Amino acid sequence: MGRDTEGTGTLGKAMAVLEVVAMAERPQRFTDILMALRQPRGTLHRLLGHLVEEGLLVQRPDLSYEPGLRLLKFAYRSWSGNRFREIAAPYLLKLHQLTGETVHLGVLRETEIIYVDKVESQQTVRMSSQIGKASPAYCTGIGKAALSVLPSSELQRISARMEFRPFTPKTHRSAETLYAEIAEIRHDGHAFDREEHEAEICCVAAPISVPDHDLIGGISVTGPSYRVSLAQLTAWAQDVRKAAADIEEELRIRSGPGRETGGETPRVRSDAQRPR
Amino acid sequence: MGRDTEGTGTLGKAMAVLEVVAMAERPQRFTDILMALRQPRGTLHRLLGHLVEEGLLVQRPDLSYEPGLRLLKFAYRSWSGNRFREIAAPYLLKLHQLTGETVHLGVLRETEIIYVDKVESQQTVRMSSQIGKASPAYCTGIGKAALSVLPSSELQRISARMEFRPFTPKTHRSAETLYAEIAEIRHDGHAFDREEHEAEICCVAAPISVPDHDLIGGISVTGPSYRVSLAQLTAWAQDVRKAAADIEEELRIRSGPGRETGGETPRVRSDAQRPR
DNA sequence: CAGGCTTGTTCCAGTATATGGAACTATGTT
DNA sequence: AACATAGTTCCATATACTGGAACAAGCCTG
Repeated sequence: MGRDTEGTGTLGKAMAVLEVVAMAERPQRFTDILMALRQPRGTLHRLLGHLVEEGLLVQRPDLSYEPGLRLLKFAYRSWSGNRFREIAAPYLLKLHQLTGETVHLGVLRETEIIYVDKVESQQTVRMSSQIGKASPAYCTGIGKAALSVLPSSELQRISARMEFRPFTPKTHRSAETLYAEIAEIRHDGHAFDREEHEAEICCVAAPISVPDHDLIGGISVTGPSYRVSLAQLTAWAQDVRKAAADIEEELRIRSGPGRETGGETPRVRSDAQRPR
Repeated sequence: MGRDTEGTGTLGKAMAVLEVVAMAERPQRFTDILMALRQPRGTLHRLLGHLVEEGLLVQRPDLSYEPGLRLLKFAYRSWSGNRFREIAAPYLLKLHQLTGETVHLGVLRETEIIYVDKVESQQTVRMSSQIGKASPAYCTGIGKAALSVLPSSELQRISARMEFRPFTPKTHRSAETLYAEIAEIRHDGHAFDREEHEAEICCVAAPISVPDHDLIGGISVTGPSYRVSLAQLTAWAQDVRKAAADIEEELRIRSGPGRETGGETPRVRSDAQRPR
C-alpha cells in the first residue's frame, strides 16, 4: 500500500472530509466521518473545526455537519466563467432542437463525470436539476466516451480506482467488460448508456478532448427507453459526434492563439511544466 | 496587526487563494496571486500545486489559474440539500406571484450576502443567473436587513472589515451612515436598496434569523426603478416581512423537534459547543 | 543581441504546525 | 448504577509547511 501518497498534505485531508460530507445523503456526524476516513480522532476533530470556521462546512444544532454556502460562492465563479461551458452552449441547444431530448455536457474528473451544463425541454427546472452532479464514469455515456480517449496508462490508473457498483442489471461489474466496450467505443467514436446507470434511461455520447487544457469530457443526448430506441440513438450518434468535434475545434482555436474570453498572451513553454 | 490570527492554518491560506482566483474577473497568474496575498513565493507555489492536484484550481496553458470543477461538485450538494432553500422556495414563489418582480433569497456570510435562490419572470435563465453570487452586505437590501438583526458586537466586527466601495452615487461610503440606516431598519423591520449597488435597481428586503443554525439572511423583491417606485416597494414591505417571518418560523419548527429532511434526533447540549 | 527585467520554479535548513494516542466529559442505554 | 457511545481536550513528537535565496526561462529595450 501507500502507493499514491496523497501529495497534498493537510489540504488533501480536508478535501477528503468535504467529499464525504458532500456526497452523503444526510448530514454526517463526527463518528460517521471518522469511520469513513479512518483518521485519528484528534486530527479529524481539529480539521472539522477549521472547515467550519472557513465556512466550507456548517455544524447543525445536533452537531452533525453539512456543506457550507461558501462552496456555492466558489462554484458560482467556477461555473459562470467556464469557457468550456460557454463555447459548448450553442451546440447543446442545437442538439436539443434536433432531437427534442435532454442534452448534457460533462467533464471527466478521476473516476467521475461532473455535469457542467444541460438543456432540456421543460425549462421549469432551476439551478438546472443536476449541474454539478457527479456520476460514475463507467456507467454513463459521457463517462465511457471520455474514458475511451484516455491514454491506456491513464485508463488503467483510473479504472483501478473504480468500484463497479451495480446500479441496474446492465451495469458493468468489472473492468474487463468495460475495457471490451471501450474498445468498441474507440472504433465507433461514440458511446451508449443502455440503462446502465438508471433503469429506463439511455443515451448516446461522444467524447471531447483538449489536451492543452487537460480537459476530457463529452456531450450526450438522453431519453427514456420507451420513447427513444437504440436505433434512434444510433441515428443521432453522428450528430452528437459532429457537435463534439465542433466544440473541440472551437476550444482549440479560441484557447491557443485566441484572445476573447480571457485569452491572454499564451506564454507556452517548451513543455507544460506545472507545479508538482 | 495580527489580531485575528487566521486559526485555520494551511487550510485558511488555501481558501484565501481560492478566494482570490474565484473572485477575479480573469484567470490569475502566479504573480497576481502573489501580490494579492503577499505570501512567500515558495509557499504559494507549493500551495497552488496542491490546489491544482486537488482539482480546486485548474492551470491553463498560459500558466494562469482558474477555479476547478470540483468546486461545482461540492456546491451541488450544498445547494440541492439545503433546507433553508427548500423551506423558503414556496414563499419566494408566492411573493413573486404577488409582485410580479424578481425575488431573492440570500444568506449572510461575513461581509457578504450569498444568493441561494431566486425566482424571476422569464425562467429562461439557467443555473439561475446568480445563484451562488456574492455581493457586499452594506449595499444590498438583504445585506442591510441581515446586518440589522446582528448583535451589535457582531455588527461591529463585521463592518470593520468592509471596504465601502462606491458602486453608485448612492452607495454608503462609511460605517457611520450605514449604522444610521441600520437603526431605521431595526425599527421598521425591513430594508431598502435605493440603487446603492446597481444603478436603476432597487429592492425591499426583510431579515430571516435562526440562531440555532447560525443562520442569518433574508429575502427581497427587486425591480428596476422605472417600473417600481419607492412607494410601491413600501407597500410590498409588509408582505416581504410576513414571508420572512413565515420562513423563519417554519425553519424553527422543522429543525428543532422535527424529523423531516434529515431531522435527526436533536442532541442539544447545555450550550452549543463546537470545535474551536 | 547583450544586458537587464519580469515571471515562474526549485532547493533546503529551520521550525511552526499538524499529528494521533490516550485520557476525559457528557449523553444515552441496559 | 454501571456500561456504552459520542464528542472533546491534551500534549510530546515528527512531519510537513515555511520562506529566503538561487536558478531558469521568456521578454523587453536600447
